[in-house]
Amino acid sequence: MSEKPTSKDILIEAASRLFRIRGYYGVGLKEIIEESSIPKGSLYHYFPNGKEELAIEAINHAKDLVLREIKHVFDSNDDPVKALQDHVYELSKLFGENGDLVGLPIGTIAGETYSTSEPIRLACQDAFTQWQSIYVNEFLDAGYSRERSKELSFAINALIEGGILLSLTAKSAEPLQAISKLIPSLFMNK
Amino acid sequence: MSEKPTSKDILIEAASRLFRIRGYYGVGLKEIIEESSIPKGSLYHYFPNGKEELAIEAINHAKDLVLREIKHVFDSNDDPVKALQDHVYELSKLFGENGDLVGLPIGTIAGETYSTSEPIRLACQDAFTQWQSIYVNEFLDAGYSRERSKELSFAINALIEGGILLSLTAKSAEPLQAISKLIPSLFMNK
DNA sequence: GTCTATACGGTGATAGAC
DNA sequence: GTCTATCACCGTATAGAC
Repeated sequence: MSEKPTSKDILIEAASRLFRIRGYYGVGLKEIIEESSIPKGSLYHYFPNGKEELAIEAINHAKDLVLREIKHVFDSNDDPVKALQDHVYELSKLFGENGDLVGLPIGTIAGETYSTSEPIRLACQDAFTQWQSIYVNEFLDAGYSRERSKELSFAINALIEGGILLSLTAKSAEPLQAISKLIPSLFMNK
Repeated sequence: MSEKPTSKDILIEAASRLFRIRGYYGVGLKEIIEESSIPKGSLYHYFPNGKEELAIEAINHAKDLVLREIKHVFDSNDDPVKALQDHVYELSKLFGENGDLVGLPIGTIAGETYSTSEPIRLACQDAFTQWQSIYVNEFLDAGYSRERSKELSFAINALIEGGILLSLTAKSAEPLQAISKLIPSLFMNK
């Protein structure tokens, strides 16, 4: 660990950041190699299947980042509802006003490619599923029924993806803040 | 009304449909003119600012469609909560399995362009705002406080945009159905 | 006002030198 | 293994014929 990052890692991180901000079709390979100062030939050495393969690794990279973040959120608070509420409030500060540089982790790519690239669609689906499985386990532990926990995991994921999109579009923290305030209502019935 | 559609209308409808499915950067002008059987020169006659201008009109077109749909939903049911629940359940049937041809009305374009085209970002923001203003008025009428109504309008919009994205990505009605079931919980506290 | 032909830069991808 | 040179194609946009 903590070795100096390989060319492959640098490419994945640059691609992940750019895809989040402008989506799959909105970013060219040229920009990715310029940003990472790695020649185009090397990209095809590491990713023989080109842009699609790079995108899948970039999606998995973003998935893992968010996964760690979600786990951390629940670890640092005994009450899962309060933990989620605080998490979304923190997101509102990240995505309001100057949130341009962050972007939707996966949503935009998913919306562009669900009908054109089955491998990318599956990578996005896998990310959503893994995030939600953390939610489900937390809600089960907190005493909600299995059915209710699963429904809640869909709703939380949709609220966060949708809320980030609204905040980015409005360049405002307000949408995510409103969502943060409403989260406890969702959990009224076990 | 009900005249035969002009070339401009045909272009807007084709663009709107394609942009919903693959986003702004995922669709080329070539495909739009092929689909609508209208020559490229005519496109620039009707939309001197090219793709960006066409996209803005396509967004407004999609916005109006959804706006009418939302109004209809509330008109056909006295209970706004039940109306929303039924609406999302109907959406689940539309976007599961064979929902490929429908696509996110505005979310994908918003996610791709919020940082690259200010005119398009504003058009998307306007769409979200207009949809939510319908929600706010309905919730006010139903007795919720102004603050709560506004929060709820953000949450409902995020749940629907996020839920459609999840259903498209999973090629399944399940995410939107789960969200439909949970909607009443959101409205427990006035 | 409608449509054809074309310009020209950028796209993802590849071959092969070092 | 790393990088350069180049490909064929597609992107948006435009000029100008009818």
